[in-house]
Amino acid sequence: MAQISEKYDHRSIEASWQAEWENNRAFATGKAKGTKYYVLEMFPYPSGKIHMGHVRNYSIGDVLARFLMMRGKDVLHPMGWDSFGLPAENAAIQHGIHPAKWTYENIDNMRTQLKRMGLSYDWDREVATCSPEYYKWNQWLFLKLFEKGLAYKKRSSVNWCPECATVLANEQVEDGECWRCSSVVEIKELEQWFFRITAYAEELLEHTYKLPGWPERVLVMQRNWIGKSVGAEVDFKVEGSDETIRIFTTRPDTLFGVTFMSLAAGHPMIEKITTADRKADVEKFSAKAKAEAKAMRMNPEEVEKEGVFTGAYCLNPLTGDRVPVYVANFVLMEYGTGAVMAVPAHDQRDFEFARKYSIPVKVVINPPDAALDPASMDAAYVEPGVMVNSGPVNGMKSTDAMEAIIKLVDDKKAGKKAITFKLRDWGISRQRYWGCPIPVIYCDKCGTVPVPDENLPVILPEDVKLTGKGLSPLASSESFVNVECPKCKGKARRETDTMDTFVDSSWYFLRYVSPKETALPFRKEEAGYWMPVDQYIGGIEHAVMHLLYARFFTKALRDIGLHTADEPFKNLLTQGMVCKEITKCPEHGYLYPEEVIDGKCKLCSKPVVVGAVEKMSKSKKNVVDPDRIISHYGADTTRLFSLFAAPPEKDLDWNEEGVEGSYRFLNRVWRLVVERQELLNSAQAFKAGSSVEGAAKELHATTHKTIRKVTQDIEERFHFNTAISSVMELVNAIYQFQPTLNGKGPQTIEAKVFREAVEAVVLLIAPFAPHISEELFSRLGSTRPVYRTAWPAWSSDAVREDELEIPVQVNGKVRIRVRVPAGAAEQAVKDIVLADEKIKETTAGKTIKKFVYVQDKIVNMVIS
RNA sequence: GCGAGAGUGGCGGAACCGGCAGACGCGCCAGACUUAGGAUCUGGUGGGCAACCGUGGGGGUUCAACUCCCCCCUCUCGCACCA
Repeated sequence: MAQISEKYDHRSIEASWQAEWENNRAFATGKAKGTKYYVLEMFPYPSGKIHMGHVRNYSIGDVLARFLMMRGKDVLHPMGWDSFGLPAENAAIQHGIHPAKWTYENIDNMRTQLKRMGLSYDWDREVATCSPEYYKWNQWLFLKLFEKGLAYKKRSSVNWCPECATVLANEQVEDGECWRCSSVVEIKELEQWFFRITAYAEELLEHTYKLPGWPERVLVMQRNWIGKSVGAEVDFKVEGSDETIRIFTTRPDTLFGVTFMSLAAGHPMIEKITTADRKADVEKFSAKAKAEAKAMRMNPEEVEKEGVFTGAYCLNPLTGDRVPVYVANFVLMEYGTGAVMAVPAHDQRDFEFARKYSIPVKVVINPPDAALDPASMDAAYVEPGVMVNSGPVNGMKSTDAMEAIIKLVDDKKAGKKAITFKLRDWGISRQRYWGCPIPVIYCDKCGTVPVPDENLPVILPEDVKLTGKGLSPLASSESFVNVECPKCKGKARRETDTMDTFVDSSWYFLRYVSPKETALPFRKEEAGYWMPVDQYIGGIEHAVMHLLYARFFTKALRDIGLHTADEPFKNLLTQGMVCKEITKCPEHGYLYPEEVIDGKCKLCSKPVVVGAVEKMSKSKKNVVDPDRIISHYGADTTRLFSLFAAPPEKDLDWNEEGVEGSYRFLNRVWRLVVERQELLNSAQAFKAGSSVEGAAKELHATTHKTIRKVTQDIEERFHFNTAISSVMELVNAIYQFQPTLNGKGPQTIEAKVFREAVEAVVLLIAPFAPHISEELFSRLGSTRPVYRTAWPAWSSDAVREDELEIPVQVNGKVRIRVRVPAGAAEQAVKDIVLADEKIKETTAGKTIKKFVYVQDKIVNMVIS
């Protein structure tokens, strides 16, 4: 009897191939001659451990990278660390570990984890944004933006916790309260740095229409965020004063219908124009509106629209009508000009407000076939129509009146066409330690002075005590703050704020093209070669901020002349979340998967309640630790399952039985090789054109069809789940074929076809399960590693079928199947079909009204 | 409210341009091998005794609809007093 064959030992196999890849710098960039392809996955924050989201993200990227390498592309596939950020600082405060130590230890640990996953990165290009070699260029780029007027300083507010005496990041504010001590958060005004992203609003918007490789929903989110509105700015003179109120409107066609004016609480004009008798009421209302602003934001429908009269009037520039000025709680200071011309007849909010305060309603647009009566209207008419009560534009279509009225106000120098964006400039100052210092010096004589290039980087001092109190931690380091002015050599102070970490991640994909460059952030010719990133892969949570900032940086750096790409990412894949069902013990609350044994709580043996499938999160304990899965099943199984369980862009429901299934599959593949290794090693290669019959012919065809399907699924659709399932089918077919091999020698056609099929399986699984692929390939006798082997090609001869089975429907229901020659003519098929006994029976005594034949596909007969 | 996406067996998911619904995997059932099986192999597995019925519901187009058109329901995500 055959000896017991060697077991699939993922541990030793994976360790040895990882060592081999590392020692040979297997995935170093620039070895291939093919066209370039830049595969990039969003780099992680080094929190300490990878999670399943990372596993999924990087598995997807690795399939692509390995596949393209085997197809001969010149692939750039780098990895790095988004390593500045708040958690490092929190660790320092809570556990007394220096952020740098904490961060670098985490990086070391996570790098080890990623290597254990067998990912094909060019580790020579690794970057960490917290390293001076990286952030030097962050500072350099900041200064370039400053030179160009794209970085500037202005007063702006921060969240301040009075209890902790510290600045809070937006994510540290929960419902207006401090995340740690629940004090009510206050707003503090500080001088802060901004990037003028609004200068690129138009281009950022326009190019969303030129990114066909991005998911539509991401583009829509970005368009919403940019929020372009086209309309007009119009100045209304304040009656009996030199002041004017400027409004923005998207409906200049309704200008003749203005019956009041609404100002945002906090509008600077309020103080100037409010009459003495109204002062008390206005102040009271403004205070209330400001306090309620937050609630307003959360659920606008539930807060009633209210306002208060200021006692002042302004004048409609076209009609001269007196228009009462109100302060209203639904007008936002941050949008437009903070002042709105109110046209109750044609705006629903204004309509409700007018009814509430008995303000007149003046109709200026009628529907095409009716006339509106202000007294009986119960809602605003917001559709286009025909102009009335509008002097010179009466009778015009309202859509045409837009331009006409803009011209009227323009002629009177009272307004002009205007475009407004919701997008605000990007505030990048952070009152934090663990970030990139802003390279600026303040001198009493010389003002704001950039740190000269030769003094970069401004090194983050190590001797800062982190207390979690006060404003910017760097301010406490005297050696850091006190500096000589680069211009006048007098005493000066350094900027003590650091940059938003989104700055770091806005150009890291450019640093990867020349990560060791010391004279520039990256070399222009290398950026020219590699950019744009051909495929970017990451989570949907970065749909707006990171992806918009990266687009902005790309454009700004292009205009500075550092490279020539318009957009950073040609194709974007947003992977779905990794989810798992929640398990809860009636006594012990949420349970980790390991704490559930046979459906019972590990602690008290009570039956566990299984809840909904939700995104993995620590707070609900429905998390699976990649380390545990990798140790138990191996990296190949872990990767395979995360790719097989769902297509990449959909949410993935993690379940351990499914992981077992993937493990079983790899074991089946393993046995395929080791159980017949002798035969496989001695079998000769299948020669194209050999004559092959019967079962061997079928397996040969299946092999080539599988190669075709896997190739197309990866390349055209990223449907890795169906690619894997078709390899499983091939494996099943090989198992079915194996009995045919009994008593067959290595020179038989059966052995050759068998070897061809097994070899195809081994190569086709390489992008998904690279370690076992390498191991089996070498056991098949190859001296060349898989990563240097060409992706298998399918033969059109093998795939061609000369006879096929097609279904025959009668009145739309499948009755029989017939074998017909490929490409057969209708009459020939009809003869075959009508000769069939069952068909004869079914059609007996009926007339065939129609005989539909779709070549090589189907027959449908209509009978009655 | 507006915009985008989705709804298919017990479960995850297939079905590309309108052409055999349920590939593949999990789970389940049966058998084989076994001291044993939670290993492995083989077979079966949408519902129904059947004719037939089945892709969220209702209509329609078509020889033929998960797929196209109209109406409706549900869910997920994004936006939301943006003037």
